[in-house]
Amino acid sequence: MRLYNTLTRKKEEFIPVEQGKVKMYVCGPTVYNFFHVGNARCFVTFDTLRRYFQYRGYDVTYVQNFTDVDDKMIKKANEEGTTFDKIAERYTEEYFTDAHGLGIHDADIHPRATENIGGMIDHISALIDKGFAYETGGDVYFAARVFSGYGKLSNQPLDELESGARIAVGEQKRDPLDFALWKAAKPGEPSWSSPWGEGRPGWHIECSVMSRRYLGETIDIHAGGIDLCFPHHENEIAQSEALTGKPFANYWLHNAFINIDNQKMSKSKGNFFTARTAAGVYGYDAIRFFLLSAHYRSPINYSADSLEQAAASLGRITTARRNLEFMAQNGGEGAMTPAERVSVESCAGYRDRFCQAMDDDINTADAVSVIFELVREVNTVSSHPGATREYSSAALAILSELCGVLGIGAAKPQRDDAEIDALIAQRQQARKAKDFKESDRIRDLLKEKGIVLEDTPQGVKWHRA
RNA sequence: GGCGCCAUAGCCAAGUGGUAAGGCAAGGGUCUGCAAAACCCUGAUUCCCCGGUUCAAAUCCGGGUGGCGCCUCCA
Repeated sequence: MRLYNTLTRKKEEFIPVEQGKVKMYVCGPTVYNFFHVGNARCFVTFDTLRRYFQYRGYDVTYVQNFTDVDDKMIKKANEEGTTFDKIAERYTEEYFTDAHGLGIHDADIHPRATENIGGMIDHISALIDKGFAYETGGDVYFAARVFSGYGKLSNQPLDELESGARIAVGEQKRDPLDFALWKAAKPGEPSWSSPWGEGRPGWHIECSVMSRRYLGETIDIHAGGIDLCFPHHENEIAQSEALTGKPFANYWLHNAFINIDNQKMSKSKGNFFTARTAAGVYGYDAIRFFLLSAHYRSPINYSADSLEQAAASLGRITTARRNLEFMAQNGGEGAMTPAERVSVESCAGYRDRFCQAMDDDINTADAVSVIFELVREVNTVSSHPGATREYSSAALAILSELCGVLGIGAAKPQRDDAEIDALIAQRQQARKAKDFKESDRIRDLLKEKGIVLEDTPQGVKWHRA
């Protein structure tokens, strides 16, 4: 498997630290609001990578944090006249609602920054002892230039980085590139006791500490949005490697942005759509499909048109699965025909091509196209008059397997409904008597209730619109 | 100013040296009582433009044009 590593700026063969195991850390949300579809892209992308690793037999340990204390949290709490921890509690819950809707599996560990303050203090103390950090006026800063690898991830000469750096009012950095590890408490802010007085941790230190605590000093993959590359990830590397002297993460993966009208979507610009809002219009499934329909390192444009296309495309897959489920119940009973056997054998080829696509830096767009080719294959064979249950079951299994890796196209369960069945039976009577006026009346009646009928040689199939 | 990305059919989007995947939309057809679903057919002589390298370029190199991102909280 090859992955594009931001650190080396090329695709590299993935070699885990420990054979058969993958340790990955994904920067999670700051829980001060619903997350937007841009955040969703990161979560869905790396959830898919995780699923694929698992599909290929790796034992994956996946950590994604919640940043539950920082400036934005405090600001939000003040605006709403509540406390930062209440805000965190609320939006952590909302995170899971949206994540589950999007088919994002829970991480093995979801650490919260506030649960790891002690570890951060220890880490910062050690950095001071080693000469990489200094305290001034209750703040502690990391001395960027002291760490020789500073700038290696973002590929920037230090002097160029410095020209963009700035010192906020009240900061006493020795160098503009230095960044805060610990911030002295201001009146009214949440704070913790430390060797440098009351205060709270800087943003970057939490990921360094939580990654090491839950995954070890050198992990396989650290991932996040491309904007985190600098300064967040650069700073994490500095903090971690300055302490341990070992590589912090072997592979750095970054997803590209979602644009609105070809402009970056961001909370600070205000031109964003939350996953919740988008799901209300297009459904979570369509959003996930949309996100996977392009390569994760290409920018994509969010628009009504794109989402509608995604929903329509996805419908082709879900319909195929529904049809196969129906045929697995109502198809011919005998053994597979020779043609069906050939088709099932060819499914292995689709599986291989799917994996080739995914092996090439998680090329989900290509992988999706393989699924569509598989859909055509099984649609063609399973719609033959003599199609068997055995074939449809086998075809459904392979289709579900590949869809499951991407987390897309799960057919909605069809519940038994006596009333619908009765109406369908009534309509069949009318059809038999060639009373098409009556049969169409019943079909329209059901349609109003959101039930769509399809007449097939094997009987009447129905689903909810 | 520094670093980097992108440009493929009406739309979305793979392909990064061997002669243009896939999806959506559109039109035609088969099947059907009619629908629905499905299947078949119809599409880029061509991949932003201009040069170059090569037997061969959407793919590599040089130069343009247009768009975007990071360098500052941000997925």
